[in-house]
Amino acid sequence: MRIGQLARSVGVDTQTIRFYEREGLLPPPDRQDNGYRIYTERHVERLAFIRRCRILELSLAEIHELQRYQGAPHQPCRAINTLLDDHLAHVRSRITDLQVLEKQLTSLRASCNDDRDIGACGVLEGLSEESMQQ
Amino acid sequence: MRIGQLARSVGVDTQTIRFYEREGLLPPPDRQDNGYRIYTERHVERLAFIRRCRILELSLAEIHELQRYQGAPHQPCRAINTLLDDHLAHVRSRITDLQVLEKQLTSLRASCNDDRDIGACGVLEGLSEESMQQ
DNA sequence: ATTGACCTTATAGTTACTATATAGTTTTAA
DNA sequence: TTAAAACTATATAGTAACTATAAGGTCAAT
Repeated sequence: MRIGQLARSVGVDTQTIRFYEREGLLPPPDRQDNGYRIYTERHVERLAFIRRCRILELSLAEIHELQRYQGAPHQPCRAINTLLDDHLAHVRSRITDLQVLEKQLTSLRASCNDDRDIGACGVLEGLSEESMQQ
Repeated sequence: MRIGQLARSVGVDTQTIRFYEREGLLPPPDRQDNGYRIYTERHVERLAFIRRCRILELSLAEIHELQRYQGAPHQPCRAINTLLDDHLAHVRSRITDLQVLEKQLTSLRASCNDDRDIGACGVLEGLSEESMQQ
């Protein structure tokens, strides 16, 4: 199949597919005489794997690492679990950070109503106060 | 004061200060004869304002917008509140997304223990399954 | 013959810095 | 006094993961 069909069947842009190829995440496919890329079922699976990892917000570097592990199926899989644990820790820490942020923003927002002048805006005052350091 | 002292007093890098100047967030200061930038108290406040906004993860574009509002203190402040509401909505939506992610990752992680071969790794299998689409 | 849909490469833009290179200036210590 | 350390300046490239744009070649159908 050509790049457009691969793109549609996995749900990514053709540009992204070429980008993954350049980055070494997707093996370079054969070409037709006219230079068009020809993909196989194996490419579909490989790209779908990348897609699933990206949905989980794994980085391309992490995906690369996972692909290296896939090439050595008789090694112990601890490294894979560790990679996932690290990513999970990162996601959890980000959630915590954003929850703190949400509280700060909510409290800042509560310090103003819509019908003041900018010169008296509680939000702007809050942002201008030294107390709002961290 | 010179750039290094401004940087230390607000807690940003000197490079970042020059970057903000190029981006139009910080007004270009006067220069000494040798070309060194000379900052005043007003610059300290302006930079501290930017810093506080950045801690709340407002974008530079949003900070720019806030600065424009500051220049017109007799306009109604509704636009400022709207800007904050939009940002808050964005933060909340990101939290929700990450919480979904966290659940998916936790469940994927639970499908493996540390002492298998990569060929039997539950995590890798989970990532390779079509069911893990979205 | 030309329109439209597809494919190709190369290059630049996005965000908010951060790092590097190269060089001039000021301050401090020997 | 001189030499090193610390500071300043500019310019340019790198980061992450695409996304957009430009300029052009290919193919099927009208």
